[in-house]
Order: sequence, then structure tokens, then C-alpha cells
Amino acid sequence: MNHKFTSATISDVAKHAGVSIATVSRVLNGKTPVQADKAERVRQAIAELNFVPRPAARTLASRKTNTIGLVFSEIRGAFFPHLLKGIEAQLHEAGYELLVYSTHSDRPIKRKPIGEHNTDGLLVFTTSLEKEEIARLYKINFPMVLMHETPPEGMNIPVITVENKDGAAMLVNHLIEHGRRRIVFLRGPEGHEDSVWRERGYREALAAHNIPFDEALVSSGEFDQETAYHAIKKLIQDGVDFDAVFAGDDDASIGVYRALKEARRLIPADVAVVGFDDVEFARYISPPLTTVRAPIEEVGREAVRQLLALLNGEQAQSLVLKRTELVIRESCGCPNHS
Amino acid sequence: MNHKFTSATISDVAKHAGVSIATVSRVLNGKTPVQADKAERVRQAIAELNFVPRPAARTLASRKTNTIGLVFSEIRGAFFPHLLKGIEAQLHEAGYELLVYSTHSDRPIKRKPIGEHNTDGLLVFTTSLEKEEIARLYKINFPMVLMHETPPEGMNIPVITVENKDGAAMLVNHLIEHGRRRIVFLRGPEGHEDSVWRERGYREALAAHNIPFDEALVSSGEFDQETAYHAIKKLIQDGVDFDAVFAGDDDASIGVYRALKEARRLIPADVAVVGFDDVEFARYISPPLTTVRAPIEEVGREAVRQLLALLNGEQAQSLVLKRTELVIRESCGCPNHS
DNA sequence: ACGCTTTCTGAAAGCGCTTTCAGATGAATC
DNA sequence: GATTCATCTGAAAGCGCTTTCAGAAAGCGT
Repeated sequence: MNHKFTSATISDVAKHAGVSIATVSRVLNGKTPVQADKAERVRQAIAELNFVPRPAARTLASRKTNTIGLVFSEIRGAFFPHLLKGIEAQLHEAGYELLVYSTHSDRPIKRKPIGEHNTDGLLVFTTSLEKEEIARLYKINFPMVLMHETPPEGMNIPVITVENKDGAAMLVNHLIEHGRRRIVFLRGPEGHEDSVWRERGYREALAAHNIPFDEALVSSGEFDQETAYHAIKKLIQDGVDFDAVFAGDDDASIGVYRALKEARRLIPADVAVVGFDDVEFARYISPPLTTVRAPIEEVGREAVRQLLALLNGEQAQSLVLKRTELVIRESCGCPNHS
Repeated sequence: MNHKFTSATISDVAKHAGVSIATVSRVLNGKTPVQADKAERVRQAIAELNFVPRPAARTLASRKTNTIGLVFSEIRGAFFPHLLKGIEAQLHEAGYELLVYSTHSDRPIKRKPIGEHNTDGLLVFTTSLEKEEIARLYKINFPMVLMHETPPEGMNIPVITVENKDGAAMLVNHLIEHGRRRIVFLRGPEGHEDSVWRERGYREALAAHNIPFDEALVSSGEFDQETAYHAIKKLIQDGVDFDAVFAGDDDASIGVYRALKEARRLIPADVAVVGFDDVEFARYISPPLTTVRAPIEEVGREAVRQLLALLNGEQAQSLVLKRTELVIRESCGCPNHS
């Protein structure tokens, strides 16, 4: 009943080509030399029998899964496809498979879902994996690289992320140079790496212009529309005075737009708004959003590169910061930049 | 050297619990009864040794991979994350792993990338898999379900998609009821299932109002901005007369907006525009886009449900059409609908 | 022609599980 | 108490590969 899909095995090929299975394995893997004519016969047999080696058998015998795992907490946000695309492309170029795992906290975990038993290495996005699990994997020296998250204290795990601080600072500087002084900052999720660095950029830019930091202007955006919407709404209800909003990211700025429009505040005349990421819709919302371009796809590719280096026993860079770039459109008050 | 990650195996557990590996296996799988006290001892041993069964070994022995594959041609379009989310969630609820594979045509395929050897079933999105490969898998009775694509002639493979025809017809009817008569339709990619049905809806709506179909009004949108932009630009240059555009999908309508704005045609006063999908940005572009809501995440979940049915030897529905819903905003000329 | 490398090859031993099969155990029946 | 059954359990045989190991074949120098 379970034998439905069994097709040719390595010994069928061996028989067909008149060699031993060891030889077949050798031409399959190409690491050990095989006489040209035999190799050719084997290749023919493989073609004729339409033989495909079972990954499970290979994995069991070689202890290499040939797949890497991607762990993240939730599929959300317009940047996600780009990340995935970069990872997928780079990975498959190298001949690896991609196992995708999303750690919804509410999911009952039946068995250890992803780790050293079913992957050769892990790509971890932000805070999707608990510190203890990271520590455990680190202890057994399991290859992994983190994206948009610094490793726990004392662990030397490669990190790929974008220039969050610089990007944020560019944005806020730009706002300040446009005469904005009361700039709201919408934080991302609690403990979120990106958010921390963006806040630092925000603070540094303020400090550089001698504008005091005002806790009242900082609120939670959670990097999503809904929370951002409510945050801004609340600020308005509370009568907080502000003339600009750094939304945390582009998704959040959507919520900001909505709250502002409902309150009949004009963008950018009354309130300038800037995002972060430069996702597709940023240029098409109205007014077009000034933001910072984060090379997300490149982050994915780079993460894979570093992980592959690790897998090959090479040294990986412990930190790769991808450059961000200010994209000026109209929501900051600059005209004619669409 | 490759033994880095070896930890406890089933025989360690067996020894530790004073039973045979067969018994351990049985408590692991829970299909065969085991005396309560022994089972308890085994469970303790598993916990103490931190034992996790190797999937490769299980797969090899049982011929079940416990993972299903998702195949698609390109990670693109704002709806993709939703699809993936639905699939991922539903799948992991059922305890399956997700192997993701994108078939860029330009990728050198090293080995058969995805199929019966490394998955228990396949989720195929649109035209990502060649007809021959589908036929081959179908012939060996390999479980799969298609999303947004009908199977080749004579093959009974479950299909999950949305009410493309109805959705398109609703859109076009709405346009016509607003007095539009010269309605451009931007086709999707050649051979794309969704596109075919949307065109049918378009034609039926025209026919229902006795408006003759005009080939000159149909052009290629490819479901992306760029192509849509050029298509509309060309129509304008060619002096084709039109008062509305059914963009094919929301992504394409972005391109339509751009071309129209460049040509100083007002939306919706001069030209009404409607999309398809209702992705996030649809409500935030200016003017807010009238479109049809396609329950993409639900398509993903349903596809998984049907595939799981197939895997359990149950009968799957051969066609599931998810209902679409007209979302009226402003780009069609309706006021106050934001 | 003889030893000595060097290169290639097959036998066989696993990799860590599942699953069959036959046997052990104890309960139930007469 | 003997017989029959229903339950549970362990030994052992694979699943389909990779990899070691030792031997065969072929090349080389003298």
C-alpha cells in the first residue's frame, strides 16, 4: 500500500549497468573517480530507468539533509515575499532545498519541528526562535544565521540586517531639515531588533539637532497598520502636538495615513509621514510615501551565502549590514518627487 | 566529521527504558498498544535523552516523508504572502512540513527537485509545473492539488481557485451600470487560468448588456505593473477610445494608474479603473481601487485540506471555487466609499 | 620480468527507523 | 486444569543509500 511510488533504486541501476551499487553511488556523487566507460554506462542506466536517488536514504547514510530551514514568526508585511524570494533563489542555485516553518505561538508543537534532525542549517528571522533553542543549537555548533536580530549574549552567530540606524537617522534628519520638530516615532514589536536600532537613529538625529527626546511622542506601531492606526488616533485624542510621524515601517504608515485622514490632518501639510522599507505600494499611496529603501531580497541572499559558507566549514562574517537609501517622495513635504 | 549532531537514537532510548526498539517505535507512533507502565518508561527515557526521531530514518523505513511540497513559478504579487500563510498554517496544524520550490525557468536543475521522492503530495500553483510532469505524477497516482489552474485534459486532479468569472462579471457589470461602454480588459499571462476566466466574465457581462466585444480593447497586462503601464500607454498613443479599464488584477491596476496619470486622464472621471484580488494597498492608493476580493488565504487552506484528504485515501472535491466579493471604492466612480 | 605505486572497483557494514512475524503472557472458557 | 484467544513484545529483516576496506588491475622503473 505504501509502495505506490517506489521506482528504480540504486541497485536496479547497478544491475542494469553491470556494476556495483558503490560505483553507481560514485558517479552520482562525483567525488571519487570512475572509469569513463563505466560511468557512461551508469549514466545511461540512470536515464533509462528514470532513476532519482531518494533523499531520505542519502540523508540517513550521509547525515546531510541537503535542505536548510527558514524560521520566522509570521508571514506578514509586504517585505516578506522579497525576503523569501532572495532566499529561495540563492539557495536553489546552490542545490539546497528550503523547508519553511512559521512559529505561531499558538500552535501546538507536535514534535521538534525544525532543527538539526531535518536541516543542515537554519535561517532565523527576527525573534522567531526562543533564546534557549538558539543557545542549544549554538552549543552543538549547528550552522545558523540570523536575520534582523542580534544573537544572545556571548554567541558568535552571523547576523544579516539592514542599516536601520542610519536609515532612521536619514529619515528623521530629513524631517527636521524640513522644519519638523515634534516627530512621532512608532516603535515596532517589543524586543524587535529593527525597532531598537531605528529608535536609536531617531534619537541620534534629534540629538544632532538639539531637539530633546520626548517620550510622549513615542508609541507602539508594531509594524502593522492596525496598531499604528490606533496609536495615532490615541495621540490625537490625547491632544499630543506633533507635526511629523516616523511610522516605523511602510506597513505602519498605512495606518498612520488612515488615522490622519480621518482626523482631517493633511499629509504632509499638517503632518509629514515617513516609513521604512520601500515596499511596492509606498510609491502608489497618496501622497507617495517618503521612506528608506531596505534591500530585503539582498538580505535573504546574503543570509544564504553566509550560511553556505558555514556549511562548507568556512568562516562567515559575523555581521553584514546592508545599506539603506533615502527615497524621497511627497509625504515628507518635498514636492514633485513622485 | 559528519557526526557532529548525532544525538540519542531509538536504541539508546530502548536501552535506557529497558525495552526493545520496536516498543519505542510503537509508543512513538501510537498506532499499536503498549503496556501503560512500559510506555511511561519509554516516554521518560525520551525526555531524559532529549530524543528526536530522525525524519530521514522514518521516511526511509515507512516511505512517508511527512512533508508536502509547494511549487510555483515566481514569488511575485501582493497576494503571495496570503497564499503561503494559509498553506503554512493549515499544513502545520496537520503536522506536515512544507517544502517550497520556485521554478524559475532559468535555473539549472541539478536533480529532480521536487516530487514523489521527497514529498507525500504537491500543491501546484498555476502554471509552475510542466504538463508532462503533472501527467507523470498523475499516472503514478501521486497526490496533488492545483491552485488556480485546471488540470490537463482527462486528468481528475482537484482544483482550488476563486470565482474568477463571477468576480470579473460583477466588476464589469458595475462599470456598465455606471454608464461605461468602452471597457479595456488587460489579460494576464498567456495561458493563465485566472485570466481566461476573467475574460469570460468580462465577455459575459458585455453580452448581457448587448455591448459588442471589441478586440481592440483587450490587451496584455501580465498581472504586473510594468506591462500594464505599457499596455495602457500604447492604447492611448494608438488613440483607442475607452472610458474604463479592468486591469486584470490589482498589481496591474497600479500600472494603469500610472499611465493614466501621465496622460492626464482623471480616475474615475475620464477613465474608471477596477482591479482584482483586493490586496492591502488597494484601499490606500489614490483613488481607492474598486476591485473584487479574492480569498487567497482561504484558497491556500482549502488546497491543503483537499490534499490531506487525498493523502488519507479519502475522496477530494474535484473543484472548489471560493466566492469572490465586489469591493466598491472610488476608482469606479462611486463616491464616498473609502 | 619483478616489485611498487597508483587508480579503480565490489563486498559489506552501517545510517536509524518501521514493520512483520512468531512467541510469550495472561485472561477467559469449558 | 487444559484449551483457546486476545494482547503485548522482541528479534530481525529491511528501507536505499554512502563509505570504508581490501583487493584487482594497470602503470612504472629497473
